Amino acid sequence: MDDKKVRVRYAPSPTGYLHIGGARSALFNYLYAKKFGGDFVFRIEDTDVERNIPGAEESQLHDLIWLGIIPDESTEKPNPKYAPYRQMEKLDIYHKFAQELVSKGYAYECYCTKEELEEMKEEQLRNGVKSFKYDRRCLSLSEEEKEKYKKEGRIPSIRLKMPSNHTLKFHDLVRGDVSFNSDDIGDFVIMKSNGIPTYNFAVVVDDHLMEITHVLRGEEHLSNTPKQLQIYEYFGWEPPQFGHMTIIVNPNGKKLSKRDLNILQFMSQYRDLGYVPEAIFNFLFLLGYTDQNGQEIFTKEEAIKSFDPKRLSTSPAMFDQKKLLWVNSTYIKKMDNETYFKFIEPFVNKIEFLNNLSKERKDEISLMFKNEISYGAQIIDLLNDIIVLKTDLDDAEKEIISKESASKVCALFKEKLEKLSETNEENVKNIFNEIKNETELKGKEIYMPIRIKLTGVMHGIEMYNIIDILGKEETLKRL
RNA sequence: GCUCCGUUGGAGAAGUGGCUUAACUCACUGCCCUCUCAAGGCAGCAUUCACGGGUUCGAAUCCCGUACGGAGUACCA
Repeated sequence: MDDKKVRVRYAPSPTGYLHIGGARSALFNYLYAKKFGGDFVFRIEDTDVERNIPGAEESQLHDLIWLGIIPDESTEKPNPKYAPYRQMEKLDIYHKFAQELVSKGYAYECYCTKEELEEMKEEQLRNGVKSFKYDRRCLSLSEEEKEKYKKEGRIPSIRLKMPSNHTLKFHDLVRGDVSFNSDDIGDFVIMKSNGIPTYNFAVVVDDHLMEITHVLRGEEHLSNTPKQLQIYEYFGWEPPQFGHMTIIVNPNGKKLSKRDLNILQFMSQYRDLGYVPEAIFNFLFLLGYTDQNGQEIFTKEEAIKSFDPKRLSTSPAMFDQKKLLWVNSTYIKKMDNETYFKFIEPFVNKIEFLNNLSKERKDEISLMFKNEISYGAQIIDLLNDIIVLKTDLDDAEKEIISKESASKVCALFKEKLEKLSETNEENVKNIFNEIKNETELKGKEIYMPIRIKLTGVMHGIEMYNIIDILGKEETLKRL
């Protein structure tokens, strides 16, 4: 077993786009594979045909690749030995295995209708039982009864027959020994009446056939594990090693829900806002994992090197958007200028005011904001704060420009600026120094009125940069 | 309800019986720099590890209870 090549997987259902939870789960599996020289497989669990949405599979895969989590095998890069990589393409295989369990007496046909099941559930509820367990009424159906049901048009599902008082235990990669009793688990459906396997059955078959050795998944799957273990046992297959990571919670301590609009969930949203894939990779890594030495900024290689599944947290991690912002901004600051220009270009291009400028000029302006922004799209707001003059001043702002010294400063500045041939950093700084000497006013009394005249706000980037962006003509107009 | 998992500061956490007067990072606060914002630099921020018992010379660390939080409890994945 030890010499078996490590194979891990990320197996989303194509019911939505790649979101934080999925990406993190993929990330840790990827790290595991790379840490131990194994392969990372991308496979699709599309058995819930009602909820599948077109395009989800592709975007899941491509967002993953964007993040740098690159599968060794995938729906687009299948290894013939393990294909197909979509569950709906291997229905016959599940069918065959399910029949095998039936013939061995480990599973049985269930002819109950949805309504009957519903009724059963309600009755159990009335009797104070809140966790529904199938009452096994179809367990020992005679052939005649089955025929009768079939004539009624009923199509059976297949349920796994759970043994009684059987301990299902496993060693969890992150939580240690965990055990369940089979009595607490009802006979669950493995093949739906529409001929499609349920998740718990399909994963087992897939993981076995694909020779998956380790499964790192969310805590929400912890209670699925004994069910799957029982299937492995019936088949006589060796189960992979499981590891259950904590869920990610929102600031209210609740599981991050896809409907939680307060938090951006999808990778595509982050991409659109100008988050750096390496930064998200890094941030995701921090979500429930701490490095031995407390390191927090990692390249992919460093993350692989640091990764140790035993150090995965056992208590839920809150999704901290401020920390993401911080991580992202450190990645932006770290970029060399060429990389930064390429990164920021699409956002700068959205600003009409700059449309006619040369690439070099746009780069120059972009650079003024490199230390200022936490994500790409932020530059749009910051630039607009300068370009679009705010006219509805608040009291504090009004007070500053209404001072006698203010109008004096503005007039003086205007006069000096007009004479300037070039409004570069040095020249503009000189003007300010001259005004300082001539008027003996404090820096604040000089800069603030001009700042407010030029932008309408009391904060922002360096004055000479503002003037540089606006240009001499526009600057004079605003004074 | 039942099953399973968890509980160290606002957040992520380090910590695996004495070196912990609890590391580090984000956030926050203050100071420096500075016209301002940001960046950067410096400093502050848990006398205490949910609570109650126990084991021990010694416990955040081991054991037992209680409380609280979470996940699951589907012919969803």
